[in-house]
Amino acid sequence: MADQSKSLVNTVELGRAIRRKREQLGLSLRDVADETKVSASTLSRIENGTGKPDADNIARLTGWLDMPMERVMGARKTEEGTDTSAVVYFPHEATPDIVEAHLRADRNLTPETAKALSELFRVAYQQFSAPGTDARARKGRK
Amino acid sequence: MADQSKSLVNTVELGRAIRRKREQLGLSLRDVADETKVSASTLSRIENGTGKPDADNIARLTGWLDMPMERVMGARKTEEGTDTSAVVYFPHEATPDIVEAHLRADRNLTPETAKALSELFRVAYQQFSAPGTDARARKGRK
DNA sequence: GTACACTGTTTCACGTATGAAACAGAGCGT
DNA sequence: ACGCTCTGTTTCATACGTGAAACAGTGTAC
Repeated sequence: MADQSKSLVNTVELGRAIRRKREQLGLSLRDVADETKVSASTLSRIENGTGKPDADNIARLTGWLDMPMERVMGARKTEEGTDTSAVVYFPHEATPDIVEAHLRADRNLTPETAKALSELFRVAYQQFSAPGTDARARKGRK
Repeated sequence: MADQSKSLVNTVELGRAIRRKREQLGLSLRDVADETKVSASTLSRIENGTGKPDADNIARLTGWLDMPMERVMGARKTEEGTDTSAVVYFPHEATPDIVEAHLRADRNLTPETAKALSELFRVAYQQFSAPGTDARARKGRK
């Protein structure tokens, strides 16, 4: 194998994880190939850490492993100060309210400008979202 | 453009995100290429959604974007269409990006109106947020 | 013994992502 | 007009990951 220090893909880690799970489940390479749509030959190469799988196969295999991709692809940013403290908003919340919250928290803005921007956005949003066309009426699947 | 519906990599999403950030920072393709170690030609192709970047470049670019890889690589088995995505907000991202993400996820808006609103907001935000500070990203030649 | 059904590995032709370099414009100063 | 520098795009030869198929073992049954 070449110098994978240049590659951001940790093939060895991925390969070991796959082999571990596969053997633990008592499956053959072709079984896993069938299940993941990754050919047995490619699986063999990956398990042995040779070469570098392409993006599709990494997605398929980390999906099969239930493993986060950052585990095998150099996600440089995640240190212990992880950004996993991300805040999650759900789409059904009112967008203008969310925007206002963001603007208020934005250190680049004074409170006055934040308020002004927020109101400007609110007006624009209402105009855009309900012009009478009413072309939506989506089935409200969640 | 080939049949990328079979691919698990959402090149379009990735390309749009890169172009957005790049233009917002006032950088050229070669600037970003220098910074990310992804060549300008490849960068151009990705921004235009042609082809499918390899794993290394996806890692480099999602790293540069501070974007989780799952956003552009379909790890989950989510069936088509249903956008289960809550909008994830990483605190260090720029406010216009967050707003755009919310707008895109807003089911009350068509993609076109979402885009229009987003750009309108972006312009307004830039005008409001940088009256005299002028914290422009300088692009000194090398 | 032979034959069959597995296994993991490797060969092979093919597709395609890549970066360097060439290209085509735009903008600007002289 | 020129020339120069920047921009994004596109050719081009090369490198390499891919799956199908061929290969090499290893049992197991007959």
